[in-house]
Amino acid sequence: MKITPKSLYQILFKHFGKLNWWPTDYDYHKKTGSDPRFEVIVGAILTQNAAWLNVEKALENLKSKTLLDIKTISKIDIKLLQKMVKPTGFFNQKAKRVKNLAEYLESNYTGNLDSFFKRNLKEIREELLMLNGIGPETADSILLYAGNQPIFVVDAYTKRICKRLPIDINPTYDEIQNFFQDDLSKKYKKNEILKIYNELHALIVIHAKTYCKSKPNCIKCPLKVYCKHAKELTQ
DNA sequence: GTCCAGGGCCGTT
DNA sequence: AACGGCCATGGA
Repeated sequence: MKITPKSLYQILFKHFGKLNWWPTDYDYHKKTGSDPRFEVIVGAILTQNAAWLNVEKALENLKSKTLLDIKTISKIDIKLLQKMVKPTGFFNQKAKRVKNLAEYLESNYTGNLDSFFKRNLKEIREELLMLNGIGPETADSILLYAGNQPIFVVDAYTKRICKRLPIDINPTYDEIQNFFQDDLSKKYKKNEILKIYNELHALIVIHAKTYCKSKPNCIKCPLKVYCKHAKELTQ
């Protein structure tokens, strides 16, 4: 049986319901006057091949010392930043990446994320991809979850699921992204797309953590009637 | 002890 | 273009 991005969304939404994805610390940003979007940006870098629990620890380290804003990070002592982000692993490169991005935003946009995001989507994306340590997934996460730009985020989970489901595309980043965006942008209204991209990515993550793990747990999987992998297991 | 988590870079084929 | 090694911590 065929499956489309829209039906994938509907099935997963029915199964998991609404998710509170990529939360930011409202109290912290209210108290300090910092931009909550920058917390998302930093989180997007720190979560590279890392468990979110460890990212939360790093963000807490930064917030407990009131360091989580663009101007402060752009001037931070790199050794201190390494110490703060250590729980997320790869802390040398991640500290460099976070500081580098903060410096970039500070010097080119005076640390103002409104002027950074208030431009053409492709333009912002190209710009993010130029920066060291910002690949397609991190760029798109920043665009979608910090910038509220309509772009679908593809991650390792999305690739895994696409490989197992009967989806006839080669599972590269761009192919998968186009596959999702082409279908969803046709079937949903423009004012719904942002929410759909946002929620579907979150649903894919929870689905991959619950059922479509590296060692899959197909017994109660809501997609098993569609899935090549689940059928192979029952043979 | 082993596996793996909300990737990206760089060098080799 | 695609692949492999590398970066590194912490929880299961």
